[in-house]
Amino acid sequence: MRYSQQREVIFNLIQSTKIHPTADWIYSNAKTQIPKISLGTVYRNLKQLERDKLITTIYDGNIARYDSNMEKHDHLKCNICGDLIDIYKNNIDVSKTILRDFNFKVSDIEMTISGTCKKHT
Amino acid sequence: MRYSQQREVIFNLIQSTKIHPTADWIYSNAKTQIPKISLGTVYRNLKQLERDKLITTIYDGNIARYDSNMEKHDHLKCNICGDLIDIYKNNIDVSKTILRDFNFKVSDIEMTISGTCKKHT
DNA sequence: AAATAAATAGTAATAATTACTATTTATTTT
DNA sequence: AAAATAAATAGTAATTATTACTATTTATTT
Repeated sequence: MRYSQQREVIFNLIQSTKIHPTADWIYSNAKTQIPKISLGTVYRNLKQLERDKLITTIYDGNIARYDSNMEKHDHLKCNICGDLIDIYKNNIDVSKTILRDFNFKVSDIEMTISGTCKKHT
Repeated sequence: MRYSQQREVIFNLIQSTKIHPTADWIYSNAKTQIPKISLGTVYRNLKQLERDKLITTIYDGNIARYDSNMEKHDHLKCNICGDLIDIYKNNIDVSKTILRDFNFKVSDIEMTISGTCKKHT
């Protein structure tokens, strides 16, 4: 992957914030540094950075957000402000500790477990 | 909510399958019964059925799927075929039991916990 | 049977994302 | 350092999922 200023700006922006930004947020913020940057460039680089395991994509409902925190972690999503808060867990007894540790009132836990199903063994 | 044949067909289709269909799948299958049904009608009814707690929306990556199973449950997503398999759990020791109970090799667990964050207390 | 309001079909609009192409630019080779 | 090469870009068009709009149809009430 050849160096490009655009990709550096994009990656730095993602690293600079905890908000798990959308492509659009990244685009408009990148424009302050590179006014002629195009949205296609943002998307292309996001995919590339993901392929190279420098960022991951978080699907928040049906919208993609990006995260440069590659440590295995999950998120608390606030129903009111929409914030995604990072959490680290092991094999937890989820709901209990969340309130204690984050003062976050859990209303729903959604879990997607990926892997390989029995049809492919 | 006034009765309509379209909504009944849509709801029946969702109930008839385990594949957690997309709006598009519902649309093309509904057309075999009501050739003139429009995609807008499908989307409008999906929202309405969700509002009335008759179905729920599952976001599979960035695409919406619909489920008429209103019991609280999660899903195993196969990386190979994309199947979403229903699972019921309590406060589990997840990864361990999945292999035993479903012969499903877990590669990743993603969890989204929703609720209200401390900013709103 | 007539009135009425909700639901529809069909079409246009929007939002997020991807594809395409001529031009630019980082890196390699000379 | 200049020329060659291929990756990356800007800008635009295309695609996909979804929502909005409107005149017409239809379930339900009167």
